[in-house]
Amino acid sequence: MNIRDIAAKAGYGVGTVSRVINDQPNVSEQARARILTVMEECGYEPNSNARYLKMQSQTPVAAFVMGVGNRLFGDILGPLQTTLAEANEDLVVTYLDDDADEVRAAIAYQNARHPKGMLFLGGEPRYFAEAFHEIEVPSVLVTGSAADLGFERLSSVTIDNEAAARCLCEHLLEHGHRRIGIIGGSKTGNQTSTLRLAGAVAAIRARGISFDIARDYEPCDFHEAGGYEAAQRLLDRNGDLTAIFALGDVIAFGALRAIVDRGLRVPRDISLAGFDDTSFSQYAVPRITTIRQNAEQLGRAAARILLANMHDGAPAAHEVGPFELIERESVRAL
Amino acid sequence: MNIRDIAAKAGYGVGTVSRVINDQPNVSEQARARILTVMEECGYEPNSNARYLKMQSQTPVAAFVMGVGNRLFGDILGPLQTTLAEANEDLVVTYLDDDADEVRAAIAYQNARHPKGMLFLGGEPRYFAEAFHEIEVPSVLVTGSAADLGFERLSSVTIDNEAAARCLCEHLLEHGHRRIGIIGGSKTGNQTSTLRLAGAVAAIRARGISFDIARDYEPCDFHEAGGYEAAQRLLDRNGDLTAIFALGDVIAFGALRAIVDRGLRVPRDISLAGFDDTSFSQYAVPRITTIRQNAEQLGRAAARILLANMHDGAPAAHEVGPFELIERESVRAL
DNA sequence: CCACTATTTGGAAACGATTCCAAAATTGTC
DNA sequence: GACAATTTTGGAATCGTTTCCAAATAGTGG
Repeated sequence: MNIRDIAAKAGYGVGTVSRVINDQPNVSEQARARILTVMEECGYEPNSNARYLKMQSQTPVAAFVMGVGNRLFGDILGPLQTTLAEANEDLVVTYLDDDADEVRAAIAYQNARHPKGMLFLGGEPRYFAEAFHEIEVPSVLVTGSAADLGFERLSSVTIDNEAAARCLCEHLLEHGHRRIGIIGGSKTGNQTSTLRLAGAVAAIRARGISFDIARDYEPCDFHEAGGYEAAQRLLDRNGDLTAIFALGDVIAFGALRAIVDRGLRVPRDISLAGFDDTSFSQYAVPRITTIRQNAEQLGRAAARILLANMHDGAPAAHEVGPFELIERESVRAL
Repeated sequence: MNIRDIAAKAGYGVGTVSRVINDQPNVSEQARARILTVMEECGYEPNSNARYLKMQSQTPVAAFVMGVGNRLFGDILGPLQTTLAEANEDLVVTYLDDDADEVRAAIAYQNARHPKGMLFLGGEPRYFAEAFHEIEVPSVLVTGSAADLGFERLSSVTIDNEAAARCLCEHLLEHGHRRIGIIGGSKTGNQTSTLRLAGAVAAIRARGISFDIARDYEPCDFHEAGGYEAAQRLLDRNGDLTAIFALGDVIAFGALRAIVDRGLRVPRDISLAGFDDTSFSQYAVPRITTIRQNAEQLGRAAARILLANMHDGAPAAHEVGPFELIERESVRAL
């Protein structure tokens, strides 16, 4: 069942049918109606391979999501996909571990199919920096800043992680905390976490309080186990901490468990804060103070920027969305 | 840069180049080496649209994941993708809400691209039952049973949810619980949850204990908020429950919060059990007793079955994997 | 060295769409 | 009613592969 069959059945030429399929002008109402009817009757779907072949290869927009565990990405993807769909653009999502080799392979694979655009959610920009050189289509880094990466076709959508972390730390400081520990951000370094750490440290030092990275900070991977172990190590080193700031809710969740396992209570013995406002922080016992990113806004902004890049040839843009401090029960005033 | 350019540059015909690309026999070592060199030099990648068009359209295997929040699926997808990759099959994943319309649209979209095979993770089989009629490629339902659905090309990989729920309930009963409440399974019914519910109820009634669905069971959506509300309603109705069995860890997590909000403690005042052994249950305070599915085994089995269906034309298979009761702190003996 | 088979090669046809240009039909004007 | 301008239509050429068949080449045994 191809376009020629439809044309024959409808009593028109393939050109006319093609024009109907693509909503192009110069087709009589009569022809359009008749052809649509026949297409409907036959359950005809244009062959996308033939189509993309002729149209100089245009597979849909490809999205890469690094870190399946992070629920924030699910919340971003929904509105993103919706916005894209409104512009009739399809989205193919690939979920990956944030591992250099895996990321490279996945990008190479999708790149070979010449998508119209690409989206990167999470993940360490360094891992795919070299892959970017091979990408010739507009791309958006979501949840990471690309402004200083210097790739011409790479836009970005993110919040000001540094400011958000500063804001959260100031909240801790205002509640009287002076000995604050920080956990999160992989040992190999990670852009987002690095920014959050910088913001937090800046806020603390701005009050004239000393913060010794080697002593008061503990890196860890982005999952519960990482947070658990990091909190253990940090508390082993520092018996006098009154608050721990985890650079992600998932990490905070692991840390919470570690704190409890030491026989301490949150927030009575120690205060705890996270980042991202996932369901973890909302439902944990106690509920965890955190920073909320507007996932819907981020998702829509990413789609909007990508569409502008793709259709109108707009230059790369770098959008910085708002954040919000969510005060819950896990932080107490001293 | 197309196959003809390569052929010309290498001094061979397009047929020979095509044979090299597809690792086919009847090519001299000399020709193969020369052509590979030229391809390498030019950074040539065969156009996949042209390729799939000619090969009667064969896009990669398509996977649909219903329920982004469920971390179990992430754990299944990893080994699944690995096994597929070993057979040189690529995987395109689509994440969806478990909503009838959305699921239908996504399946239709992927189906039009004629994938080699399809995978369904989670989701309510009823939602895509009608879509199945249009699917002409082998498919595997992961985490759901298709044995009784009667689709010829639909295999399935799952655990015996009924037996697992029975096992967990027996565990509760052995610990002296007699008034057990159950939450989970959407109001509109859901295959997996229905089986779990059936197993649980059977175990309870087998002991001669009455279980009144209308009183002792409360349906809810598969997320924390659902578990929270369901637990509230259930406890409002039944002040005498000594244990709650949530048909999913996520639900258990919400329920835990609800219990605490009523001023009760787990497991002192009430015991709690979940299902799936996600990180929630592992790190929650208290740690939650649950059923573990072997995600790696399920993922690999799904890939193996699909590959057999695709390559060897094997008939649909229905594999039932093992489960394991994980005893933690949330259940106490009365 | 020939006849015959097996291997290697070249290239036309096909896959199913889009795109263009020319032809046909319609509309408008005087 | 004739002619120009415009809209609508048909269909060949094209995109970059694979697949087939025929042709060329290499290999073998007598």
